Amino acid sequence: MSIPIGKVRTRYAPSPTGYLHVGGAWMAFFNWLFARNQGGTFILRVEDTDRSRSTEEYERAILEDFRWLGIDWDEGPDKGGPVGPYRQTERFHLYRQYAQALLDRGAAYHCYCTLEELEAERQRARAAKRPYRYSGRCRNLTPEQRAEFERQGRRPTIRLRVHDDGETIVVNDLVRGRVEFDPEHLDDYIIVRSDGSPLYNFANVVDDHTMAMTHVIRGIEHLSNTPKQWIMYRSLGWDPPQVAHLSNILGTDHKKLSKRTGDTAVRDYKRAGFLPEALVNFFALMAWYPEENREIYSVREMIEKFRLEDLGKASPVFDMTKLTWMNGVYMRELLRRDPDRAVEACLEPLRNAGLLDGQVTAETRAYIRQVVDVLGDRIKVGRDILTYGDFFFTDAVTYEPDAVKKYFSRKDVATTLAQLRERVAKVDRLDATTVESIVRTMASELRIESREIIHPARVALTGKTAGPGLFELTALLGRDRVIKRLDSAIDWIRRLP
RNA sequence: GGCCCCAUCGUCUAGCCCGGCCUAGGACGCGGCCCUCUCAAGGCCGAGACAGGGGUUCGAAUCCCCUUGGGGCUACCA
Repeated sequence: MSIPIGKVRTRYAPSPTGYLHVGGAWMAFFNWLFARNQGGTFILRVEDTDRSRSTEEYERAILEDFRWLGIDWDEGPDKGGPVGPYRQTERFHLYRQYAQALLDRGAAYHCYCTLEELEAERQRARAAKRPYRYSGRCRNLTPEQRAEFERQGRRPTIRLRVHDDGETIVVNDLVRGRVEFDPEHLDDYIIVRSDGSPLYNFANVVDDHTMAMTHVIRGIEHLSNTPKQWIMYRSLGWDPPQVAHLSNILGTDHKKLSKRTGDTAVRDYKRAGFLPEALVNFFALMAWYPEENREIYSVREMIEKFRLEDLGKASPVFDMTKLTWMNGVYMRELLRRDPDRAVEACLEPLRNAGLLDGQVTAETRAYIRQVVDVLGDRIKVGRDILTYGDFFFTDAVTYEPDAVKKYFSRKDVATTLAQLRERVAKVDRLDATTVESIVRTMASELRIESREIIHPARVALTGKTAGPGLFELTALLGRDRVIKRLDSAIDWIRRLP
């Protein structure tokens, strides 16, 4: 086991009970950024002690989502490392060992109180309107008393003896500053269940120490737990890591981020066609602004500029609208530099909409590439290929009610479209310039505005009022499809009451 | 209930630590105009905030206190 002295080590510890949550990814991102900025090590540790809800499937999915985000780890369950294993269920021997150490030095003790007895204590405290603290009944049991409880078949838990010297516990939080806790409000808490399994506050301390973590960036919900953990560090004779507590991301309703106000899994964003670099850039802007008056940063820049002290304390709201804008910025960049990746982001949405199935052939890919070119910067997120260009993938064009009302209601529309159809039928190759000249000359011959042809034609071809330029989309659709769609539209309009 | 954290435009935030440069800056979104075959993008313009109250000070968004409002911990959850 070799861990470089003085090197920063951070970690993220997901529970494999679901897909990677954006809140978790956000938290992991800052741990990762800090480690990378410091030339340190970033570790993934799987907290799978909740055996009923944890699955290997989720663990794999979480690692996959991290990879997709571009957040890599130096040590973890899949690749091992000097302080493994990296799954808590595989570290029980360590928890047992340190629980015993605590017991041996009298810093912890067996507690034989039953759930019912504890509940009764709690009730009494509530009835008397006193803050509840464990009574400490089992603090100083004699061997005889213990033997008696054992005889009764009671299985003990292990409690940590909170120091009763009354000394204030100081947490020097890297983002919040000095926070003081009066141990008066703490009580001896359970670190090992009666079935022998470790509780979070215990396993966490053992893991963070044995894994040699130097800095722990975690959610604000852990700040109140910190003094308890500090006591344990002291009891074990260990130095605690540096900590930084970040407020949690909120939904637009200012409540904890939930499905109600938007997608919560990183995977959902991937499926919708968001770009990992945009997501990560967006993450950074919640609680951290590298510098004034700028919001677009490459990962490289973020790593360079990251400073723990610059992290904000308030709870940010996850603003989907801004994320979408930011994704658009990256998408536009991709359209110029690496259109194939833009195409990639459109694949999932197309599949989910049932407009694409099976293996994507090179030919299909090339076609999608053309669609993406035509749609251009209208695609802010992969799924926009559907909102603006579904008609490129299906002949079943449905006319939007508003579009019908606006452009199909005029008397002579069918005639105009029929005219256009005839003129289109006369050429054998349709390209954008050809269509444009057809439309323009037709307009001047009929002494009407080009838009009087363009708008109805767009609806006929796409079903929509908004979308790419008519000439470009017509060219991509090709003569045959255009004629067919013009025919059906004319037919459709003539059947109107 | 007890303890802890937080509080600048609707949202992300700069400024706050080290009071005056702040008639509080930027971005998203919103409104208007321009460009234009529609939409998107782009350009220009605009509306929009220091939670409230007390102090301290010549002077407070910045320091202190209280209140209010959010959030968290208080489990044999993580």
